[in-house]
Amino acid sequence: MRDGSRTNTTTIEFSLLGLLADRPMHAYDLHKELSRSTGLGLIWRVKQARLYAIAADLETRGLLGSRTDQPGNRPARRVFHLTERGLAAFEQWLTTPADWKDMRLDFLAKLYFARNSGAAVNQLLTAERAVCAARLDRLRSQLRAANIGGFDAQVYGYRIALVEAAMGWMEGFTARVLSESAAG
Amino acid sequence: MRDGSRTNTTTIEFSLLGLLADRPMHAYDLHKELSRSTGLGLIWRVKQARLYAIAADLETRGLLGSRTDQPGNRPARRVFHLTERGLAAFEQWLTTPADWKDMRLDFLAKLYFARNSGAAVNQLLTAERAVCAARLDRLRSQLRAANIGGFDAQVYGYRIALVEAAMGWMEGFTARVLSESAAG
DNA sequence: GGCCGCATGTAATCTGTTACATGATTCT
DNA sequence: AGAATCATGTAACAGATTACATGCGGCC
Repeated sequence: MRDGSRTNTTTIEFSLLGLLADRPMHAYDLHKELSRSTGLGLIWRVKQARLYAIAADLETRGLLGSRTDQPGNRPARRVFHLTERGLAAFEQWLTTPADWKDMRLDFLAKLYFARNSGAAVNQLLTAERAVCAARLDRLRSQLRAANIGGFDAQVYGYRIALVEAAMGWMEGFTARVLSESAAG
Repeated sequence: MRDGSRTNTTTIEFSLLGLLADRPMHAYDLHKELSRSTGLGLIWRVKQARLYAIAADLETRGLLGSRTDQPGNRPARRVFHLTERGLAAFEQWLTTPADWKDMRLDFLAKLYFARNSGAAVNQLLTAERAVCAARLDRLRSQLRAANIGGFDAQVYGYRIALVEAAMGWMEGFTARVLSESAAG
């Protein structure tokens, strides 16, 4: 996980940083935010217990800090906020394209946080299209090396079809972003 | 896992059954089979220790049996074979379409085992296309309900693009299978 | 009074990976 | 003699889920 092999976890970690970059929140609210059936909640679901564990871990790693506050006579809560190191880590993550296998989660999460800046979205799309183009090249050469009509060729064909679809989607998105920024 | 929620594992289990339906094998050979960079080895990788554990589990569940044999003076080995219940379970799995989220692994594995029978491949493709069509319907109605141009709409657009690509691939495949069976 | 929502976590469990232990044979 | 391959597993750990424990305040 530390080496990024398990991106599922790191996507969640960075998304927590991203949410806290907006405003400090306690774990309960973070969980509610991620459980809505819209926005980030649309692309995955984090279990409450897990979220507490991740937030604690991020704090020991110095990416988050926390303060306990006691609003009125309601239960005490631990409000997390982003540290400078946390912000730096988040921004680094945000501008790095995702592996193909992590597009669905990691790339869409990045897009979520970039969505209010046309320039950032455009930069992300460009970088991610390059990742996909590279994968497409590799898959196509593997397809050429495979037995025509055999199982392997079908597998490569399937993968190529999916990557091409993602590319097409990104191209459409890019065109829309560009026309918007030209109009705006 | 027992309820099928973790299809990653069950795909591997059923693939072991499928390999053993062909001929009895010992765990070491099964692992080699799955580690080649072609066929099933193309779609995933099982760790050796894990494979031993899964085979043992399948045996306690009565889907596999085993005999120890001692060829010449080489190390003893435990040769697994499919039981009747194992065969029934495998055939049941083979003819059931995979969830969309499991297509890459589960559906391609089924296709691998069906690949020598045009009829079986055709049946699988038909069933899986229905699964994808249903998902497409749901995604399209979710897209209509989403805020046009917003993040949610982009997520749905991405998913729709991928499912459409898989559908297109399956349609091409189906056409090929049909023309082959007409010619052969 | 009882249930739901707020709010935090721990403990037990499950799944899977990495590393290791063992020992024979065959290849160099 | 030493390395690689055959062949089996166990043990320790890491990652994640489920279940549980706790307790307050407000609503019906």
